Amino acid sequence: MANCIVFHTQIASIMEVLANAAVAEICKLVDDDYAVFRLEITQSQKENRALRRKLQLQELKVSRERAEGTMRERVLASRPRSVKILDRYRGMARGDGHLTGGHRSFVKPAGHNTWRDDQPITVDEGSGTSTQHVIMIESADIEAAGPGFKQERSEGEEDPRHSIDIQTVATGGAPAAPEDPTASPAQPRTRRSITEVSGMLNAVLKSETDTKTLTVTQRLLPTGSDHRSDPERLEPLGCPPALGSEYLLYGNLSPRTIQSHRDSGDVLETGNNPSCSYTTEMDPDNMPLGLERQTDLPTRDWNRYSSSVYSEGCLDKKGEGLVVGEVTVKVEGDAPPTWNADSHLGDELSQGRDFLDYSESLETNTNVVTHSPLHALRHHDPVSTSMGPSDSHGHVFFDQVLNSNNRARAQTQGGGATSGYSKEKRFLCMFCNKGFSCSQKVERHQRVHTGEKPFSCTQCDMRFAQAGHLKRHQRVHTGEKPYNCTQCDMRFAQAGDLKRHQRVHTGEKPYSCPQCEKRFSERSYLRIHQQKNHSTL
DNA sequence: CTGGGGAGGGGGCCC
DNA sequence: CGGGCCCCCTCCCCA
Repeated sequence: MANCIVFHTQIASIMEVLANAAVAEICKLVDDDYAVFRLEITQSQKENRALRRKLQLQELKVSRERAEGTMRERVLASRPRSVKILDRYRGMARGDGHLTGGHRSFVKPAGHNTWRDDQPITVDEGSGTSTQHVIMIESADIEAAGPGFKQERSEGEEDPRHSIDIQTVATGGAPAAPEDPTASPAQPRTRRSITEVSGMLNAVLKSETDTKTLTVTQRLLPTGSDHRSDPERLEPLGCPPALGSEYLLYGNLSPRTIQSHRDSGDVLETGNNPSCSYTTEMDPDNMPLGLERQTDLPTRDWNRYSSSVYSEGCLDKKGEGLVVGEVTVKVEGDAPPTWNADSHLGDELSQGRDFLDYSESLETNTNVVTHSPLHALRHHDPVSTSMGPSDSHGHVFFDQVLNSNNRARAQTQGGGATSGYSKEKRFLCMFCNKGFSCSQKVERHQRVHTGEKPFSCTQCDMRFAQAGHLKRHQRVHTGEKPYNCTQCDMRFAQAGDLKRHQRVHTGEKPYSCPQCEKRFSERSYLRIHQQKNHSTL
């Protein structure tokens, strides 16, 4: 009996040893397979990234080519010796919005509410959502630009100076992007700097600032769940959190900007939080856009901007003006400035933006053509994601250019950027510094710069930056005309239409031509009359 | 030239 | 105080 017990004990010991050995073997196999699997995944991810980059760059190239075509058209349409900035959405419903404004946006893939780093980005060029920024600068301005400014047109890509190259830059390694001193390696950041420099911009820049550095730093909040099941229909997020409800701008901004924000706290966002960005540079020798992601992002999702091509430069062939629209601005000269927009994207929609940092930088860099900073900054797709306006990015410079000559906008904006900062209007537009009394207002306003149109019509492809505009637009489909003329049977969908119509009955013609005393019932008539008969704008 | 349709931007008010 | 909404003014386009 005792032997039997001993025997069983020995058997049990042997079994235990064998079991342990088997477990160890299994663990080893699992570890090995896991390692191999991880390696395969990593390789697949790399391949995917490479393919995505290739796709993006091809799309950028296509966009650029089309933009240049648009620029040529604008050259023909440009008016010399005039300064005019247009920001209009035109023609979508009529189907002629195709590239009229050169507005291209990267569209988030359908069915995704958040941008992921590894999501493909497509270029939406045919949506017709065209926000045009046209700058026609007087020849005197060009002359003042100095010898570095050459009049040229947009042939672009054959010219190495106009070629685009996007290359990877290590975190913080962008030459013109001051490294974030507190950026943590454990929180990888990607930088996108798509800059495009134009000769005319060069001129403008020289006239305003010799050296600017732009950085856009966005504090990133922890990834929240994307609670928007249908972002298309939802109102964008409103005001930022109270603590960060003001945009803190700092850096070597234009005098106006500095003054505007001198007492705004000057809190320098150090960008500790992870972010997603790209750094792109132009390398004429490497024209196929080689956008590489600089860091592998963690598993979080990023709400990416649609990298809408936002600025477009076109030089008047006659050298009398530069038309800057939405896509490209080119630079020619010995030492053209280079845009380097360092944007740290990846805000969390569910929590909004804390604040943004800006500084501007222009570095001298020959043979560099970059996209407008607004390019790089407009990453969010207003169409398909209905992002909160807090996702909008842009660049001060462009609006410095825009606002400096935008009389029309100055009228409607009550003095423009310089009128903004006050206790009552302490919410500043990050693009133009215009002040607003409410963060919601400034976010709404910033869609002017970003082109974001979160409100889409369910019955057509129209999209709007304001909810009220969508509501008003939907009367087109419903046929609702709530505004009735009391003196006839006319009905109108808009109150302004009724008001304008009633001048038919009253005979009121409040707009008179100063040259010929002719009177008109609408200001636009007067303007057209002046253009045709008095050669005034 | 006139009138209407429709959209963009912004201010104000109410909850 | 923020969000939503309404309204106004303005502009462009077209018939």
